[in-house]
Amino acid sequence: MADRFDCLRLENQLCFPLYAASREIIRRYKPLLDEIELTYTQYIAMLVIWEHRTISVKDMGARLYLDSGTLTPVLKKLEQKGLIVRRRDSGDERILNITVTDKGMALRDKAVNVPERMACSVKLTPEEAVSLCTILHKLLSDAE
Amino acid sequence: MADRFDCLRLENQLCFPLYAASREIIRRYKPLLDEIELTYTQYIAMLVIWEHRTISVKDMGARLYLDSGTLTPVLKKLEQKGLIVRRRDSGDERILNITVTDKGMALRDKAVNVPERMACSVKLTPEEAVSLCTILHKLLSDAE
DNA sequence: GTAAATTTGATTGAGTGCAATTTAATTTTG
DNA sequence: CAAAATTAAATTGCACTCAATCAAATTTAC
Repeated sequence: MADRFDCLRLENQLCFPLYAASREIIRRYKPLLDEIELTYTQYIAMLVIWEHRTISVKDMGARLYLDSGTLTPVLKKLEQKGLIVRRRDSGDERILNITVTDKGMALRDKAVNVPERMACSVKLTPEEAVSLCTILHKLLSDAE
Repeated sequence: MADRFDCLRLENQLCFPLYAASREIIRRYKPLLDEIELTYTQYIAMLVIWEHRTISVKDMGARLYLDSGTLTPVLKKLEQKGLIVRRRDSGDERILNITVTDKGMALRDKAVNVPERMACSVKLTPEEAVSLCTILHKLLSDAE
């Protein structure tokens, strides 16, 4: 019954549900993020910036697993919106520091309800959520 | 200790490891897919086409959770490579049927080692892989 | 101290994703 | 049957994502 191409069936791939679920979750964020006028990428960038207040582009890239080709236009957009400022480090001009503005901090108050509203949308038991998170971090940990 | 912004910390998001892991897996496919000159999206499209031999764009979209805006350019590229043909359905001209060519079927022989080589790259126990797959499908199932 | 190597971002180009609009074909309705 | 509604793809426009390349600043190694 099993033929040698079974491994190429879509349902036998681990990668595919991962990829599809990732896009599905981003889709569910969209209506919530529209309210605060952020794209998903801008949102996770702001999460890191809110945490650190000031952080270099390089360190942001390391936390988000994104390279400068992706981050540069996102950060320029966030600067345009007045949520952050981009300034070269005075000690080492190669480094670009990102700092959140007052307006950026004010947005955090509006963003704070996004995670709880998302939690309602994801119908996993707490055990499943923990298990999922653990396995994904294991996948990521032996990345790079 | 807990402040009301803890929910906005990157490490407390479920969405982020999902999104990062998805991109990480696609990155690991790249060197393998480069050998058969397919991008990741082209690869999962071919998985569906190999399974069905002939399938409409609409049905492909349903299986892959992708819309025509994404699929149309991917399928045109696959046609350019000679792996598939795109032909309107004779019964209902609104429908575009995708059919794999001999060259497309020949590529399957080269693709068959991709899944096993990927499995080696993903360091999960069988139990973890099953658990991950189950949870992801649950996430996807109450999508739409 | 200066040439070479490294580090940090920016830029460019190809390939997605997806919402919104358009076009063409078919089905439904009065 | 003809107008209206629906359906299937294609197109368009915006926003990533990433590889590859480039440019500027800094470190290092002689």
